[in-house]
Amino acid sequence: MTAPKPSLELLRALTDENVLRVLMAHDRLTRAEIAARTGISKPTISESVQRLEQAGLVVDTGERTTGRGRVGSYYALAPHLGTALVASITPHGVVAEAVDARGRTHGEVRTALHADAGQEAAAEALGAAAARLGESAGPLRLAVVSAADPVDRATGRLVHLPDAPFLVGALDPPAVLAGTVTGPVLVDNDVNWAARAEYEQGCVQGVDDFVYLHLGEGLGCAVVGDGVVRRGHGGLVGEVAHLYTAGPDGRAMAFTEVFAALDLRRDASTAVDVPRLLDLLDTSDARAERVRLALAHAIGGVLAGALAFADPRTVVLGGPWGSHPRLIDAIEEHLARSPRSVPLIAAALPLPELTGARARAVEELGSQIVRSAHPTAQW
Amino acid sequence: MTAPKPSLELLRALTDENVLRVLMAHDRLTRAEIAARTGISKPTISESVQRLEQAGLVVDTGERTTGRGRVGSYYALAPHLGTALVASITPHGVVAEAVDARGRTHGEVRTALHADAGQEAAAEALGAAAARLGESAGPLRLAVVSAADPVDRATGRLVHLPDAPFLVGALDPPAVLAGTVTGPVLVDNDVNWAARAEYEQGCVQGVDDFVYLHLGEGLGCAVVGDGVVRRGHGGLVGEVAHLYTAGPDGRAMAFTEVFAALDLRRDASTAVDVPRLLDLLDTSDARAERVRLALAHAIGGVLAGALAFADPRTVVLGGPWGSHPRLIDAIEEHLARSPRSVPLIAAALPLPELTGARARAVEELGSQIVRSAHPTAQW
DNA sequence: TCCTCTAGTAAGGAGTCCTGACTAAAGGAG
DNA sequence: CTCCTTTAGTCAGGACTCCTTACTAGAGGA
Repeated sequence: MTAPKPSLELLRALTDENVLRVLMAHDRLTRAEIAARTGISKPTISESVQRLEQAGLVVDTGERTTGRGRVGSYYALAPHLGTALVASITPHGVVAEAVDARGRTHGEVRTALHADAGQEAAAEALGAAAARLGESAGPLRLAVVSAADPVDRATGRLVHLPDAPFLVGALDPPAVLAGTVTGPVLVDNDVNWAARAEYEQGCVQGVDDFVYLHLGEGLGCAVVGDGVVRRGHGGLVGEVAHLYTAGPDGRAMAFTEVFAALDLRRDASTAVDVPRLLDLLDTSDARAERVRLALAHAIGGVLAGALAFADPRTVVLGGPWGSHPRLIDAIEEHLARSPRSVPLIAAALPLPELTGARARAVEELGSQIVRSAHPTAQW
Repeated sequence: MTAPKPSLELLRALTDENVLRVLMAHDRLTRAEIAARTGISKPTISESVQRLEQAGLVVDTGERTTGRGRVGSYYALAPHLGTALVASITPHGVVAEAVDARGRTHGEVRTALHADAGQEAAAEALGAAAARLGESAGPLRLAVVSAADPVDRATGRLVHLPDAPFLVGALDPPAVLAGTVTGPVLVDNDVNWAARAEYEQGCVQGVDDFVYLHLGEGLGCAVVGDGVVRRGHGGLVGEVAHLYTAGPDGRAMAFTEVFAALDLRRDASTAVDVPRLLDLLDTSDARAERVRLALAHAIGGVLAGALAFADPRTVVLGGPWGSHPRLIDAIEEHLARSPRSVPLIAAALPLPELTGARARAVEELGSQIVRSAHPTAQW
């Protein structure tokens, strides 16, 4: 609807963006190579490279081509363009790393937390990791944070919903990182980042509409629609704890209560007792079989909700017990008897939430660099 | 990620797009006015207008300015640019009209169908309406069709889901219109178009995330996420018939079966008996009260699903019985006792599906015209 | 020693947009 | 009736961007 205003500045900005983007993908290129890859003429590329070198966004690496013909100079993104902080916060600890616009990791800090360490410990670990990475890897221009709890879309703060386990605790990542990160702090929950990872380099590449159901201590879900993780108004898409489903006795109850009814909750908590559950999944007696059936029925209800509101091409099952083969078998059997069905896949990527968050960080850092070359151009 | 290649052709295309867009919004303007509104200089606009007049996209209307100063010529979009067919197909009949790129309606054809007239009758009515409008309103460059049944996203054909009433019947609008409409035929179900209408000119303007629940003979729903109607992989987002919810006895059952359990289905059909239901909503005895409670509980379950998978800012209730005040009251009471809640609004627009489809048609026609000015430019 | 091949530069041209001055013509003031 | 004001549109010139073509510089191979 809104066509940008034509201007010569726009053209220049577009040329520069082409150059920067191709350098983000290829770490060192001669001007001739840039011209070939972008399809833009050599003289134009030469001007753009000169302009960007002047602006400090691109540098002559000093390396030269070898082989026949005139020696060429390799150019690359300037090294001091800054990095992005990528952090994952789970009940077990904080993992943080810095990535640059090329997607290279520049350091990693792991801080273990013992269970129920409290939010102060998590905040401190995050802040300390950021400080260390900021020193070693250069200025942190933005941060992308994954948290094992629902995240408020507007503020980036963690939210405690009723009857949901609050794994990481009250935490305000933008506030914690305000001092060490100069730019925006993007926070989302781990399941959403994991879904992004599976979409970009996992088991559902090319599938623009899918649902990722995470089954662990908490119950979470991510909805990818038209190739983008959907967050809804408050960022609470995927909070399936209160979805109505079928309980073990056939009565309608909230999904989270199924685990209470099956005696699969940790003491004095609303968190799922994962070791116990895994144990049951591996057992073959009649009681274990009943539990499997009850779980399949309950999860079938959740999937009916997913079908109704997200119409996925595929459902990805992840989390500590979500990808258990016997569980998937049981759910598939249940779905086969349902009026509508959907293919199931087990998630496969290791540390998917970090992978997804990293991809977002690289993307955002790239956009920031492109924008910084032409602050006034908008299109 | 993909920056367009800079070129002078791109600039020219952008100028032309600015001119065309402003003429779509303002039906007649002098070149000076176009320059003022777009912010582009007068000489550049003059060139563009000349180019577009040459191409036949813009015409000198012959009208001249009055008042002080030199007389100016008013230009407008060429009248023969074609129109778009907008059609709504319901069990009661077919309503069709033609709209031009300015959003003006150029004719309307209403064809009543008696209930269960069959798909041949509907197809014939649609085809006949298109033929008539094509003759009277000029060539139909595209069509936007609303149907009161689920629509397959890939093919545009209507889909019959198990246990859902098939109101309009097997119908393949793209095939029916292939002869009379030269361009694409966009088909979607009426609830999705209604949601778009409420978003653009109804009760949820500016709300980027909401859910529209349509309660009539069929049970449907639309999900708007980040300002766009979400359709999912197959176009079946919003098909809530098989969502698990609570039945009158508290047992988990599919939403559609609640109406069977409450004896609120039409004979030999899975369609809701709307007159009977409205009657009960207006009655005050104990039995009616029990039905209201049961409906509120069941719909509460559907809304729990919406909260889990769409996280709407607001829920819009529409359809013949969806916006009944006593029903809304009952649902609100139920939600107040639930762990999570959401504001409810009654839908208000008349013929919302036609309004939404019309908006899409105008948008698409505009894009087609813009593209036709520069077929090779891509950005 | 000469030829070939390649990165980068120069020159010139076409095209786009802009500014500022100019022209044409209508309405109002005196 | 004449002159002034006001406005739409054009003209001329300039700045700038991209492109094509031709050229230069310099390394490796014959």
